[in-house]
Amino acid sequence: MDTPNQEHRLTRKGKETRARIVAAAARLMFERGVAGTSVEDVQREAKVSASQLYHYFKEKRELVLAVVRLQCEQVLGAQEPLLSHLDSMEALRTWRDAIVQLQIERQFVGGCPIGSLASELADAEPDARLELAEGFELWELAIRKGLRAMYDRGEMRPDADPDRLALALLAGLQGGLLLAQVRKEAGPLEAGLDAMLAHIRSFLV
Amino acid sequence: MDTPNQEHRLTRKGKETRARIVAAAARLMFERGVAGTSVEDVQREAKVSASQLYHYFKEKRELVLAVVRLQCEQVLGAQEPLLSHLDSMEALRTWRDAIVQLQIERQFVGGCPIGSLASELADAEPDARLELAEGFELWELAIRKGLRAMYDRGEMRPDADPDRLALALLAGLQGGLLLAQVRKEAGPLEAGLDAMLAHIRSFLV
DNA sequence: TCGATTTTGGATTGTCAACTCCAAAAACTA
DNA sequence: TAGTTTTTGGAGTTGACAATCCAAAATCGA
Repeated sequence: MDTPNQEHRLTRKGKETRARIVAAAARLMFERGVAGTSVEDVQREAKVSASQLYHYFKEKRELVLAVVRLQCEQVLGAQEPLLSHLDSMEALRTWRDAIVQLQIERQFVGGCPIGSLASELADAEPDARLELAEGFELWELAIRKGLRAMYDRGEMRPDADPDRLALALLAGLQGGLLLAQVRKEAGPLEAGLDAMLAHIRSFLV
Repeated sequence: MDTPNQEHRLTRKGKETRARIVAAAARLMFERGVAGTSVEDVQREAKVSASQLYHYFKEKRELVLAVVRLQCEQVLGAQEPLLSHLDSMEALRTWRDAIVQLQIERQFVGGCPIGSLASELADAEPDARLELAEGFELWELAIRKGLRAMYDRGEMRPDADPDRLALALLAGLQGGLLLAQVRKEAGPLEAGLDAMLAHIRSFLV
């Protein structure tokens, strides 16, 4: 997953330390943003020294890239197994409820871990942008798979476009998350998701 | 518009200088984000000295707040007169096209000026969060006004909820803008907006 | 016009953040 | 077990950035 390309061979202990650093960085950057998190903050949180951190990451940008990858994994991972079976209105509804519930528990802090990183990094960090695009792509693909299953089973009208519906649903989700984060209430998230689900429902035979 | 509360009376020249500073800051912060824009950058861009900037703004945070207000004004202002007459499917379609067109011209850089600020500031800056919430509120209200007009004219089914539709449309727009910014293509924005418009259309009598 | 206020220039300060360096300890490998 | 590589500690360097200060010039109000 993490490019185990050139350079360092990592000892078991090394891998652990590296993972601890990325996890700490991800936590802090989710709460305070990338720019709001200093390398020193990460050192404290992960309980490592400066030389350790720079032993595993050439520069902050490289750490950020690792954080992006981790968050993409975690977000998609956390939605399993719901995400891989979005092939009925009931499943979609359950998934929707889980997302809304999670945001309420988090008090709408941080919004979407991927979305926040995307907004902060998309224009400034080309490498991060590509990783984020891939993360969204996987997310979209998972949704698409469920909708396509419904379509292929003949539960949707022939003129329905499951791929486009999946993309629209992801957009409704992201927009809803952002507005909910600003308003500190679930309303916009529910409205965004429910509208998209109703739109999908309108294509059922 | 800008709280002309206590303290400074501003000379005509003073107002101009202040406005120049805010405009310059808004430009830079839209391109590079708030954290990515130093006060010194703003000084250069606005052609003012440090003492001038700190004469008009107690601290960076205060400047940021002024930028938030300006962007809210500008975004809503730029969408007039389309925004104030979203009371037909044709009007909605025209508005949609204008948004998509603008993003293409901008090459998807920056995304939504309000949305980007929101994502960066919502959790860290309570004052900014409130201003941003108000900006989104005004936006939502404008959309709502158009949909309500359609509803009140009896063009929508009685069970339609124009307020919720307006909120959902804004969510679809924001999510579409974010995904388009990451992917550098219009697809997600079009998918998000079109789905919401189709959803609205489904309530027409 | 004159006195008060606002506006401006630009050097300066203090803090903090990214990153480097050297040397020692620990962990692998042959 | 000896040699090599990886891992760790922590002080140090460098630069950037937010914010301050002291005057001088311009503007305004009576």
